Amino acid sequence: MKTITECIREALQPAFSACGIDPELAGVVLSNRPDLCEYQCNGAMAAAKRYHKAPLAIAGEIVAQLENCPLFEKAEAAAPGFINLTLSPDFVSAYLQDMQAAQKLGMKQAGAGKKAILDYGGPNVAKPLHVGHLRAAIIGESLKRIYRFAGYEVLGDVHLGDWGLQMGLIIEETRQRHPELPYFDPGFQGDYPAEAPFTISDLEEIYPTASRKSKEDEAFAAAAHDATVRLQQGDRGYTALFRHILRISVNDLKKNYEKLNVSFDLWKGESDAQKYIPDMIRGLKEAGLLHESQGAMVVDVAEEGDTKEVPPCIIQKSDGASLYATTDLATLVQREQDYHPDEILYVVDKRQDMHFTQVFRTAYKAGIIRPETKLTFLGFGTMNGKDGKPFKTREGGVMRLEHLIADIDEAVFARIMENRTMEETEARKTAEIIGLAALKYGDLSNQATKNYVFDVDRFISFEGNTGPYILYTLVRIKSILRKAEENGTKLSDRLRPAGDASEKALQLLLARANEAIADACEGIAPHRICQYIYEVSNAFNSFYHDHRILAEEDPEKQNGWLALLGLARKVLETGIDLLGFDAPDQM
RNA sequence: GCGUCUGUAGCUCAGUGGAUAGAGCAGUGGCCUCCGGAGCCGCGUGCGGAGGUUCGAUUCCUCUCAGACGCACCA
Repeated sequence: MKTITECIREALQPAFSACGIDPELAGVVLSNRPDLCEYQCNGAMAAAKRYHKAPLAIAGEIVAQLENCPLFEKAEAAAPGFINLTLSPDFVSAYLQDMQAAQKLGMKQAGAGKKAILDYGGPNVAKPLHVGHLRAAIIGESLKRIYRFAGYEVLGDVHLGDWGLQMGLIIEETRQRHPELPYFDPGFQGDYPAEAPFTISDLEEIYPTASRKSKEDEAFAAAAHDATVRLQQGDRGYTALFRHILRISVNDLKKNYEKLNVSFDLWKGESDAQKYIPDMIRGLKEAGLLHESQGAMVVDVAEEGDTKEVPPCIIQKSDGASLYATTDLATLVQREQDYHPDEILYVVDKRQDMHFTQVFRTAYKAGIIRPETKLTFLGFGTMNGKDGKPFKTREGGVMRLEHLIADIDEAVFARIMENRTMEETEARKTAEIIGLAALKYGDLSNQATKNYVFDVDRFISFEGNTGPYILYTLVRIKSILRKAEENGTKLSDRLRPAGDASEKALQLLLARANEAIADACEGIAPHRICQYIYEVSNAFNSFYHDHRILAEEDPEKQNGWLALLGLARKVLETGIDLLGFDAPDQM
């Protein structure tokens, strides 16, 4: 369905035409003077220049045309040429009625028929998730939901770091500890054990140990390198061991992502892209794009008009090995071949901007990606501590994600216990739900591209622009609706025209729901949803304060209010779902 | 050195070629016979700096200052 802004604009256009003004100028925006009006049109000022006429006179003529328009309760011209619009309560409530009946709050299906791949994982196998993975997961999960809401078919890909030297390190370290295992017996012909020779906690110890050793011990480093090569050449035993590492890591990762309410449709990794590399390189050669430079094979991607130097994209190192860009390009080959996506969106740390510039340019130049396929890089900023520097543990190390989450849950739990009497086990469960909301909202309410300051105390506060405040509001709405039902009131979905200021303010805000979500989708900006639902929460709390809903004796009024609450609940629930968290029943 | 991004209230963040630049926190003053007071209603201060384009610039352009980040064989 049309957005409310579109409805208003379409009502204005005939008035513009009637005055001999280009109807294209009838754009409408939310008023920035709520004391004067609800929506405003600045078209008369733009028209003044083109038609050599005083802007206020034009505005006056247009306003005169609007006299009998049912959309407006009031339309007036204001100096120097604003057209100030106040909507009629009947129009607003009718719009909301349509919205309530519509699918997805009447949201435009801009992505209908389109397929998008979202790449927002990037964890390494055999290594625990840490806060560096947090933003990709949170932002990516939200975008996935937003895209789906806009009608896209979306595939979320975790894109594991499961190839290269790290695997060689683990394999070599395992070999030195347990040389007797069949994986290391070149003559072994039988089936390898189904059980892995290590657990996830073993792996988490083996990898850093091996990594440290390789830096101190040249012989070990060389052996790890050999192991990597053997694995890449398809050695049977090493491949079997690799499968164990992968399986164990993926199981652990799934568990941890689940705690974050984050999921992926594809569990592909760098290893899956390897088989596409030879053909891809051949293609680059045949296209005449690949050439030797300082011993490496590269593709030039500098373009005219670059303000900075864009170094060539390295496809093969001097020693013939492939690297980051190679794998990412091969992954694109695979994605194009398997899915034919219309869009691929990477949610990755913004420091990798240059890398993706190189990869994207190479992909288009080489025809790996169709020209009409949109490749987008959403580079997100760093999560910093209160000191403004990248977030660390108190000891200065990298914080594991599960520890961060546990800390937040504990803090929320303490707050629940000090405020309310809730049974302890119940409070623990609730604290997990609220904690996740606090974490995600705290992150998502910032512009993704900017660095932000992580402050537990602020994020878990129940006051202000926080996740818990949104949840509190939603829980409050649910509680009233529940009580109404308990009182035997049949919940109505008949909205009524607003009878006063706070009711109208809430209605106007709810009428913008589909538009706000569409904005977030177009701008790849979940923080716009945060801002919107925060405004809805504030508007509801004001409305709540002004109206005694359950005590209202006029059933027509009460029904209208309950219907309004129902819609507010729907909008808030949709909002938090798009952000990737849930609300508890009580808090 | 070159480049990219960022700079908005004491702090954390929104926002816009247009009217009086918004929130929250912190500070402070009110509001509970009433559906959840974890709420509501008040009170103060600000677009890093200098030019330019424009009827109008915090927004666009140039320069400048400050900070973060990036500048081929790591991922």
